[in-house]
Amino acid sequence: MSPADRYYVTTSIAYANNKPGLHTLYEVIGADVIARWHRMNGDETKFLTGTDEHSVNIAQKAEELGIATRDFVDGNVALFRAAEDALLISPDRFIRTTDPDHVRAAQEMVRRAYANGDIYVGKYEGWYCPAEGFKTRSDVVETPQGTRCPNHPKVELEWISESNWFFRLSAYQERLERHFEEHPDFAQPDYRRNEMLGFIRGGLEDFSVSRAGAKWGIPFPIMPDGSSSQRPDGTWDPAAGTIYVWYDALINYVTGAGFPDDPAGFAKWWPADLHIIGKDIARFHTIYWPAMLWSAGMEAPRHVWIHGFLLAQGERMSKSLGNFLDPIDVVATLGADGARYVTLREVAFDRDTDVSWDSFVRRYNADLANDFGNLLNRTISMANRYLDGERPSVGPAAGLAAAWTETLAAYRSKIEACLLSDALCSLWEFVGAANRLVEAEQPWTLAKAVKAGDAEAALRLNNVLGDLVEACRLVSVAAAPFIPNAAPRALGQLGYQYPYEASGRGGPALLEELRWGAHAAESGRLATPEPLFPRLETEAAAASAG
RNA sequence: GGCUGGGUAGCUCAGUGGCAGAGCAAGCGGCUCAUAAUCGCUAGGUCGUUGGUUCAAAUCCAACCCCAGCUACCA
Repeated sequence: MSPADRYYVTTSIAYANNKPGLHTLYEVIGADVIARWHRMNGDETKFLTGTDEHSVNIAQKAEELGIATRDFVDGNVALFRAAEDALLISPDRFIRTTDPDHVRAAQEMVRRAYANGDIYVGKYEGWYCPAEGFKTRSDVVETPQGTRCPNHPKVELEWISESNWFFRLSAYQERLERHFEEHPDFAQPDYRRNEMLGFIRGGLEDFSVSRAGAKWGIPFPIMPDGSSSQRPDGTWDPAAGTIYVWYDALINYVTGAGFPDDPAGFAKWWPADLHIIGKDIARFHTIYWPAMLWSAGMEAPRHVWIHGFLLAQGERMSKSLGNFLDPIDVVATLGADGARYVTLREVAFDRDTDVSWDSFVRRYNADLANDFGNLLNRTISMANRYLDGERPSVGPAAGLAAAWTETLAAYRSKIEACLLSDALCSLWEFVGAANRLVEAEQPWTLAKAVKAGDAEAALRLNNVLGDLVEACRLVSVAAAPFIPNAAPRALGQLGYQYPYEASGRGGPALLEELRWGAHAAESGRLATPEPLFPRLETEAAAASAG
């Protein structure tokens, strides 16, 4: 990829019915790392995340609380934004499905599908639980009393039949199958791709794109006779109903690219390079969404990455189960950098992973406090003590330079393959190599020899410490997408200017900066070492977790 | 039920025919620059079960047990 490339990465938009858990923001942290990686590489980058705010359930919950729906979602969005700020998330736009340009985008996408003959009025039928709403086939259970909703077994379900608009997904079966075959990396990881391909091959049914009864939603722009549902005064005829979820939520990705208000921007930013989503919505993103885009004359996104879930003792974390981690608590204990690092290091990006406070604290202590934090600290201390604070020059390689070349290649390829945990694992192997170099060379022994007048030892001491400083610089810059606050502080302690803006923009091309000895010619002075990642006492961390 | 993955050390996982591995956690030792850190060593596994193929099986085959995912309209 050339430095002039543009890169557009998105997350799914979160349902704004509550405050966010770490399991919800997990993919946002991952996407943020990828966005920062591209910004630092010099790609013109757009990172989109946001909230999904329409639905009968949200309107109902606001009503229960006795507040206006808009106020209810505004309050929840503020909680999302606060949690994302705490985690140093750096979206280029935080999109809300209630944003006016998004409303226009969704309506225009519906019009395009209609113009293309892909939506038609049909009959939506399904079970309806008066206590909860529409239930899917797999949501209901057969009991001796009849079909019931498992949450409300005493309530009799109603078989609802309402007239709704449908999207002709069935018309896209062949094209979807071909797309999956011709672009094996469209949906990843592979096992998810195979699941989706299997689903396509099993035959595709049309899906409904409107709801007749719902009021809290984007007005459906077309009347059943094909005329516009917009009235002369600009308001929308409620008889047309509202746009149902997928023609609302998924559209955010094109809205974020500039559709429909900014055709030039849209031409530049679409198709998206990467949608990062959870496995629960894989089908909608890899099957419905490409078909919807094709219907509108647009391209499918280039890649969809499907991640797994965070588990607590084998069970999916969720707000309803109450077994989730509050990102604010995690940041309070581990710091923003620690929370980001630990979450993405502990959780494999391609599958479900069990997490706990204990595993988070162990990982923080092992990797950040002991391995990397202490490497920085001991390196800076020794250079201060033995070289009087003068930053040693990068000398003839003591073996770390070759190791770095391998590390960087592995790190880079894993980040670009969305294997973020594996990427950190590779980088930290290099941290281990640097710590082993300290033991092998014993700078304190060299320093004694220097005091005794050994000139050869002086050179060697300088070279060893020079390599260690360089190793610390490289790891700090390479890890910056994961630890955006700590990286500049580490560089500062090493006596270097951090050349990037807070968002990761504005500096030299990252791969140039990550060349061994890129700043060998510059002199500088080391600062007083100060632990970047203070070690946590396990008991104290457990106590603060409540 | 069908299809697809998986079950390997206390924990998380790598290993797809050739002497059972890594990281973390545990124990012991070294070192002293450092955040009780770091480096080294040790211990710990009938590789889900049973049978088969093979000179040789964690790996291939069969059966079985267990777990997870997908099997269409939730945001």
